[in-house]
Amino acid sequence: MHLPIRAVTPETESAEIIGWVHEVRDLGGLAFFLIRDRTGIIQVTIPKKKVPAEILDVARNVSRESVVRVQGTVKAIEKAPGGREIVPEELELISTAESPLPLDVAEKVPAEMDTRLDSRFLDARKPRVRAIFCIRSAVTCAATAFLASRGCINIATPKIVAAATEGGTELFPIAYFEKEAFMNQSPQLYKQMMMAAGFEAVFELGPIFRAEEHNTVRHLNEATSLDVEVSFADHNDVMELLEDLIVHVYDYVAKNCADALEELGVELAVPAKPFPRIPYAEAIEIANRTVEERLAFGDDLSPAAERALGDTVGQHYFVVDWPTDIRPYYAMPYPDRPEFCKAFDLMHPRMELSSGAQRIHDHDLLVERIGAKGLSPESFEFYLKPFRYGMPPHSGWGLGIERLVMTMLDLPNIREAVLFPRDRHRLTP
RNA sequence: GCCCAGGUAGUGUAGUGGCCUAUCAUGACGGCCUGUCACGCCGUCGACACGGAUUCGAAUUCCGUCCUGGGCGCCA
Repeated sequence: MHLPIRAVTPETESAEIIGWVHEVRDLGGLAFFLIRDRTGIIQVTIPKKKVPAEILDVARNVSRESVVRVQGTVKAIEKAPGGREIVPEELELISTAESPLPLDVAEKVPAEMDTRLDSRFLDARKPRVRAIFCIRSAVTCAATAFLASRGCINIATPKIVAAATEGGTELFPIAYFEKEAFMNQSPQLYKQMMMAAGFEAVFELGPIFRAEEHNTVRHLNEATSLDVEVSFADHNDVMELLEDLIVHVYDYVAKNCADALEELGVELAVPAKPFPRIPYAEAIEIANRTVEERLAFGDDLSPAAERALGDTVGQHYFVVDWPTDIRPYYAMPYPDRPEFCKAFDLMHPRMELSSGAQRIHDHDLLVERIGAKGLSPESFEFYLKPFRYGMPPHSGWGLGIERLVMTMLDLPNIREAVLFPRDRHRLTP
């Protein structure tokens, strides 16, 4: 049985390892192979005059990034990486890598994002890249475990839908037998329907699809959303749940991903609760102090405004009390000032991470709001029906996982946080 | 979609009309080397996105096409 490379210590007597050939250095009578698996790198030293001819034969023909199995004696060598090396008794070439490689896994020479994504499987062999996805895994595991611990039921809703969820955003049309269908832009309507189902608290981690032709470092056409909906909760309750979740996830990653964080050179600061709540009107004012292109009341926050606010606040914060007109039809207006609604955005200093709201649970008000947005209530009948049979008050939010990982690790491009990004121009691999 | 910047060996780059059958690094191949750790040294190999135009002469200027990056817009 082979050992993970990390498990081979200077005290190990003999070991079998399997991994990729990271680098070869041939000094003539002595050759060094660096072998890498997901746990680390170990040096295999071949004193050419002392090892069997079969090993030399194999060693001569091994290319970088081939998969090899090495069985040998472990020697404590202070100069070797990890303080130990293996002198092989057996060397087996398991799978050959063609040469030249499409990119340099050892990162002596950098590669552009486009080149990297074309050969993502190779790119992901880089310890730095793998570290991002180990952390992303920890983020989603910690977040879903946290929500389960708070009594949320993990649901799965359709990604193929008959009609536009909410109007507005562009959808990807697909052929569904003889009907037209769409890829779902959000589980919004379905998670709300589960409030009518009496589930009381639900979450879903899944893909969302948006056909917008954006071309930026913070947008994807297929993204991952963590959606939450809670009955008998108002917007303040779910904001608290959201900030608890963010703090928990940061704390979990800080405690459980030390190696990956070190690999990325990230010193993770766990944000402090409570996050500031900044009313929309105040946010506009703060942004207008520094942003050249003045925002008017009723404008959405521009990227420049988000950065200006982020610089001012310097940590995670909520923008609350949005004008009802620029939020979706299902956001609950304040009864005493209906031009504002109980909607919020969770912001990282760099960008928006999440948006949410208390939802309208009154059927007639909802129909009115759908109409006011220029949409036809008839096409939302499957969604409106539950509101006629006992819909509890409820609130929720959707959190972009890629943006969470991107901001947590200070990644320059959201594509770094997705294995196989779908953007305006990329559909493969 | 708009604006800006780009496309040169497998990868990352230099190169603003002739000195470029193109620089450097990495890589691959061959040679020397028994402690490298971005090993070193010598040699070899490998590229101007595509089409058109201007010019005695184009990697370099112009036009078109395709592709890429970034900003903006769009994004409940």
